[in-house]
Amino acid sequence: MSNKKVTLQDVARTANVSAATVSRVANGNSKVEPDIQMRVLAAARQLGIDLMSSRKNRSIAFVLGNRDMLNEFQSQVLMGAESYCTKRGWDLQFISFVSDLGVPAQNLQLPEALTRQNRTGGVILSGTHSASMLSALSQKRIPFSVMGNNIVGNWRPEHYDCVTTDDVHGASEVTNYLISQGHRTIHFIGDQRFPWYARCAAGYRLAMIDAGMEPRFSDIHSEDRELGYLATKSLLINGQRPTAIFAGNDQAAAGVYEALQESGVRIPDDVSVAGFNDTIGTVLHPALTTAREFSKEQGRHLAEFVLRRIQEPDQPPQQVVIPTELIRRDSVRSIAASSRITSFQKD
Amino acid sequence: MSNKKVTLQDVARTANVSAATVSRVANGNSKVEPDIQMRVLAAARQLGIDLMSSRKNRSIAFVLGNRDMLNEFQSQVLMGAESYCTKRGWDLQFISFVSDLGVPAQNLQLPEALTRQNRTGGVILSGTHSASMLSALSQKRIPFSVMGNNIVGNWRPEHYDCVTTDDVHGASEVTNYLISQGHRTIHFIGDQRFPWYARCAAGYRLAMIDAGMEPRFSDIHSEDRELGYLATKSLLINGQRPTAIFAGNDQAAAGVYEALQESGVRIPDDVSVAGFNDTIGTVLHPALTTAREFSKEQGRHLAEFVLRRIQEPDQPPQQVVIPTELIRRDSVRSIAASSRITSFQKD
DNA sequence: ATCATTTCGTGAAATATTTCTTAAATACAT
DNA sequence: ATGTATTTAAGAAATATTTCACGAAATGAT
Repeated sequence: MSNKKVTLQDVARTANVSAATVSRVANGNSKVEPDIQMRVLAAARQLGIDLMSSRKNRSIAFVLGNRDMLNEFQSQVLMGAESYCTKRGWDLQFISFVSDLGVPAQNLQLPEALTRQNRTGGVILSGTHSASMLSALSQKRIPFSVMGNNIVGNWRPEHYDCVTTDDVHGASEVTNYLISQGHRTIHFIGDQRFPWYARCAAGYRLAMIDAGMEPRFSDIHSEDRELGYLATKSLLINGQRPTAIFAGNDQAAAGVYEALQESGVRIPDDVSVAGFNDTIGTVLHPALTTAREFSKEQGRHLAEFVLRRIQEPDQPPQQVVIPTELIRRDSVRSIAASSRITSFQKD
Repeated sequence: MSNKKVTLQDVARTANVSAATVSRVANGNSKVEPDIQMRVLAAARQLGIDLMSSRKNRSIAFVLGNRDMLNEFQSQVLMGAESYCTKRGWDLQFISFVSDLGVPAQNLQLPEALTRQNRTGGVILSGTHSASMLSALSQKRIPFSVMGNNIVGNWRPEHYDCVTTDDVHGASEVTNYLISQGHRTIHFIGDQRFPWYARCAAGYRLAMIDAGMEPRFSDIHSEDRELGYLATKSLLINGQRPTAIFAGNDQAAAGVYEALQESGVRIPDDVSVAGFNDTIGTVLHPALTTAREFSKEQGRHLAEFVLRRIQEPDQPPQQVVIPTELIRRDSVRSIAASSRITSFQKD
């Protein structure tokens, strides 16, 4: 190609700007007026040079929001993103970022790596972030993609490059499975102030109502293991005996197990339990029925989206919804045939 | 500071080399002869400029070796390293690297990010790596620090900047605890072809012999959960009934749980179980007695070591050994008094 | 309204990095 | 030994990036 001979200087001359400005455009520096950027890109096209190829800074940041560790799920997302980036010759920088989820966009202090002069070319938002984070990145015109499941606050997924697990549908699927196994009194455990539990609850509610049954929710405010433990204890203390408990994630299910086992309630003989996200299902005993999320796939998509956004800033935002897979294990028992001894023995 | 006015050009003049060479030294490019590098560094010192501060490429790579995911332990190491780097203004790039552990150094294909022109300033080796990997990095004079516990092959920790968990001592501690609880027949489960299991086994053996008891090892070749399951099954089938089982890590302990629970053996009533590395101890039921590793701390040290190596390449290598902490939970029962007779009979 | 102050985007100049070339050193074949 | 590739490291030159200073626009104070 004749690309070899075309320099940023040439582009600058053609576009009637300085070499500095061309460099800024090539590296995705957002402090360039859109019309000037356009002029530069047009000049580059005209000269048949791919600005991307001359750019030095080929790295994107994986920003894990508000977590003090990568759980198995996040770790797979990271691995998936890393693999995709590495194959395309991009580096993936890991950043852990803790923020006040309530703070408005203009007061949000972004990580230094995203704001400094020679910042990363793009960002992947994973973990829990506030809607302010999305606004802040948009305002600064930093290309990014976002994992849609854990965003707190008001936002419109269709405005962003967004990858989402279809947890609503997945939760319906889990609920329908419980129903198909003959369960009628099914309790959902989750703190609906958190969007991930809330969507799970929504899927559960839908399935229950569709089946003509009454959805029942816990009202404990906590998270994960502790939530599962407290909510289950509370059920038991109030003398409620559902035949099945659906916990909004596997960690919460572990808490449910703990409370049940502590009280001598057998799983699944006395109560069936289902979880969500398939992280620790095989470690628990009995092995937990849950819904698997395709986390590596999500990471791959996130990387794909942000790289596309960097290369083609003007394309409309893309979304993808990734389904879940119901994983049947030992924590759910069929009670449809509780009158029939045969199926009991099979179990 | 007067640093502001001193440029690489000035250093170049003083050191009698070209500006290009000074830039190469500043960025840790290894293709500079040591004596020239020395001259440049001396000149920089003389002019009172910190080459580090003018360097552009302030990123190091966290290379996770031969893992298809970050487990909780690795994830904490990563978080610890990230936190330290970010505070010092360095970026941390995440790379997953799978290699044939048997291949010699000269045939080892390093990740592109570590070998290209503008490569990362240093490397943290975490996960499982071969000794060849260490040699390859040394040969290419790439600064690095290494997590010492999972290196396969012959190597000398004292030649490298190395952070190690004192798993040998930790395993002794766990064993001594079991002994102190009255256990006499304690089986160790681990595949000693893997160095992490091997060191754990060594600590176990030491403690057993010190206490005048006979160490007993499993000879199943497998890993983690499957290893624990198979080795325990094999014990049960052979009619061996230890009063305690010590699994080389928590994942293996989960397999031990599975096999025992499947066979109706109660934990800890019939058999006590201990694990190692405290990753899933609270998820299991009963909660697992294990040894905690200070993984975040390890990550911090790894980052500290590699940054020091970058800044002061001529310092002697440093090592640190991080102790473990015995975590007593419900999976171990004292048989000192009540159950002594039973356990003797079983033996 | 007017003037000061700040913010922001740009180009020129300063600076750093990379490519390309060259020279020396090493390996290899005759 | 001699000549010919091959490899390596350094400098010169080409190229890219960043700093700095300036002016325009926006904001704030009076």
